[in-house]
Amino acid sequence: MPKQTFFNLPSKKRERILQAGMEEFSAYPYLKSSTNRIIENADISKGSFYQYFDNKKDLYKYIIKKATDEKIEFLNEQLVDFEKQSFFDYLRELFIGGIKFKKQYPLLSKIGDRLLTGDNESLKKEVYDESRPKSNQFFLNILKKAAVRGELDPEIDIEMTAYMLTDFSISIIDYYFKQYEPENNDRVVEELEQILEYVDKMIYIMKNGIAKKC
Amino acid sequence: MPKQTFFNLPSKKRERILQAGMEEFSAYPYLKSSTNRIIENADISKGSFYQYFDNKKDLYKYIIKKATDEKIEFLNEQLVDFEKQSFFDYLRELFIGGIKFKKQYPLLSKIGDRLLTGDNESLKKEVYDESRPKSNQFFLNILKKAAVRGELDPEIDIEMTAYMLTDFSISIIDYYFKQYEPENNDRVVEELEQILEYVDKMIYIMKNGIAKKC
Amino acid sequence: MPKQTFFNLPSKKRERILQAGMEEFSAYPYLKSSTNRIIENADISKGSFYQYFDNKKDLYKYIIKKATDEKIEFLNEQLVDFEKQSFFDYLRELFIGGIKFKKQYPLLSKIGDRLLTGDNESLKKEVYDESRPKSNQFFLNILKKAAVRGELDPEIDIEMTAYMLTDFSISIIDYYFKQYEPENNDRVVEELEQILEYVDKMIYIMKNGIAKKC
Amino acid sequence: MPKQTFFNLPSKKRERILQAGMEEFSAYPYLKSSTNRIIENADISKGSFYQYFDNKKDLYKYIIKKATDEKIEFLNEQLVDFEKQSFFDYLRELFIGGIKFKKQYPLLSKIGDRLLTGDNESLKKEVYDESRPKSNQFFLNILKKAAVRGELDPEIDIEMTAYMLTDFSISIIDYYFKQYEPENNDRVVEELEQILEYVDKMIYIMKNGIAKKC
DNA sequence: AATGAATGAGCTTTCATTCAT
DNA sequence: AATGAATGAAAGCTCATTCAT
Repeated sequence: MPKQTFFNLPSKKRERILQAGMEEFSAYPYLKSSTNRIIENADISKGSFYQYFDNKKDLYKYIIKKATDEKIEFLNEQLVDFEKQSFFDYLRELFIGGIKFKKQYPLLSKIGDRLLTGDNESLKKEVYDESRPKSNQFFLNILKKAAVRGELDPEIDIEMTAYMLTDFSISIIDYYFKQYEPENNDRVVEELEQILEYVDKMIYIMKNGIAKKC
Repeated sequence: MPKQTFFNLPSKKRERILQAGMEEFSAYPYLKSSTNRIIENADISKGSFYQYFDNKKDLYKYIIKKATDEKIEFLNEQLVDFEKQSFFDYLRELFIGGIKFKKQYPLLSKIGDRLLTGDNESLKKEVYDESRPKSNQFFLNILKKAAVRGELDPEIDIEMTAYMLTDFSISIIDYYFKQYEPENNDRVVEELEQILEYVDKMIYIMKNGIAKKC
Repeated sequence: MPKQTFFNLPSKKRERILQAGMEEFSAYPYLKSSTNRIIENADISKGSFYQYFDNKKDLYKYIIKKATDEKIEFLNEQLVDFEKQSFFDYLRELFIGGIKFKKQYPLLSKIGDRLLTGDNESLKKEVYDESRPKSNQFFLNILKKAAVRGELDPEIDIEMTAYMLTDFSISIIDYYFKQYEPENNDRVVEELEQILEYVDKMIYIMKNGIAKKC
Repeated sequence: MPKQTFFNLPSKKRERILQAGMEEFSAYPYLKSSTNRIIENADISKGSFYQYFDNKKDLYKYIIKKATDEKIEFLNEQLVDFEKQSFFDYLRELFIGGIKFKKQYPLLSKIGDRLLTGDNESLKKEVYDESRPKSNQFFLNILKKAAVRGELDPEIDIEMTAYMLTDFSISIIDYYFKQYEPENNDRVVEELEQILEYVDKMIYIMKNGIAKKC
């Protein structure tokens, strides 16, 4: 966690530093990210940086945390209450929300992706093991509720499904951007339609599997 | 690709170098891996290294390629011909083979994992985009064949399913090792049983989805 | 010397600062000691520190001085008047007192030891040359008195002897702690006996030298 | 220990580096010594330094070792065989040798002094605990031989005496330089005479103690 | 009197790569 | 083909002290 000194800073400066950090961590993998560049872009002195943060990792973890919180907040705003709709409708909204978030906050998303697919294993453990379980737990929760409501096949292993969904929720969004937005896509009109169509295909698979129904 | 000089080397020396490389790349993330350590462990001179390889990445990519090939070969040995069984039985064997491979070649697997979860995006693109499509293509192929055989729900998007399966085939193996082998597991007897049970749960989900059947 | 502001401080705060300083200087060599840690432990602000002291050295020298004074006071309390006993008995008590002081005030002793064996030569000169002469002068004084009383061999060079005794009085105490108290010694009973025996051996050598008597 | 690369260097360059190191370590306490200055004065690149040595300490320890060896060699050249003279004559020569060495190799001496009176405790332990026992053992050896020859008072504790002599041999040389050579002394003529006179006073005390003979 | 943010030169060490031999 | 010394930019981080408030 940043030191108190950081939070005492005028918010403008604080934002400048966070911005510089976010740019750095989204542009470079953690191991190649440079405090030097960060302080340069934030226009603060080396000494100051270490007055605010214990070290590079301190800032990094803080930004990761902010990104996560931001995403959760974003999703919460988008999502209709779980109780008020079917499990698969909720899942649908969740994926749509994920895609929208990545569209709206590409920087934050990039940092998050770097982490989730991050190469620094020990660091990943440190940060990610705090966040993967969170995501996992989230899916576990709604799966359990859905099971109670009788929406799920009683045969399936719920824990395993939660794990699958966690991975899924990342890779499926990746796939969307690879498939449908390889270049900067300016056709805003068809966009939502496209997302919906895509997500629905996905949900269909989750729901029914891929085997032929007899 | 390594230079011709590398392939002219006596095979013993060549193996020594590859072994040193594999140990390094499985022990450290690419960005932290050190050519110094590699040449030290391989007992060659610095100059020689650059006479065999363009640079660190050259060796890295070569080792990744070898690991991939090794895995494919391993799977081919294990797998019954696709034509001789149902798609889902084949998939089942594939996952079992994946788990067995990771058990048998932990070093190679570790390198592969590092790559797939690798933080160096540009490198990842360079290497992985050569290998992901391979894996993707593989699933696409068998999915198409399965579709022709009428084993798949005609509603599903086959491309998307191939993508999902690719991701799946990695994360699902991870989950196995997290869930069932947190510590060194000495109970060899029940092992195969365990793998089978696990894989079957997984296949069930892929096949039928998670929604309640009516 | 600390500034007047320091002496104007409520004694509680003053003590807190001195305590923090003593802990720091006994825990770290001067060059590694940190004003940051000191102000943190003393719970004062950075600015305040420099309102009380010119710089780190200022506090350091002041603490050294206090330690020295404390030791002198301690010894004075322990020592029977020089006039009332023989020189060698006095010396004996002095050494015993030295051992006891180190036992009782390990913190202060440690600072003193760091100084005497201190690596920062210019600092040492600055501080120690104020205190070594003091110690030296002390021995010179009693040696002179002893000479007058006819207790000393008239052949010896009294200045040199004073110098020797100064060094001696430190190293001999070190040796005691190395030899007799390598670990935490709980045998309190035999302790005094042990000290006495040890000191007596030492005094014997000072008195008679090491050559065989004819 | 320096790496092989260092010993492969042309002796001229090797000497340049050692010289730069010696100058640095004699001019600054270890903690304040700077590899930057060393490489600058040695006119080598930063990278090269770390090709030759593991780190700063590596060079430091090597120089200390060289200084010690040099001193031992110097003394061996000066000293008449212990068997061929009395213990006290031998001691006399030893002290004279010590003074001469310091005169001839002031740089090496300074480094040695810094160490023996060195402030970096852990470093001191590492280096000094290899060398103090050496010196201690040396005195212990000759004391034991002298005891066998009947030159010593059987009352004295030989171990303690060895410890005392070790300290002594340092502080007594210090005293000489403080007392007799406060400034650069050019009067070479009287010099030897002076040393002899000084050492003899010292030996007298060691031999006979300071108490009045009855 | 008290504060604490700001400073920036300095530190040691790492590294992949080059190139003369 | 083989060598291994040389490179130097860049890294993360520490620190005592200053000074505006």
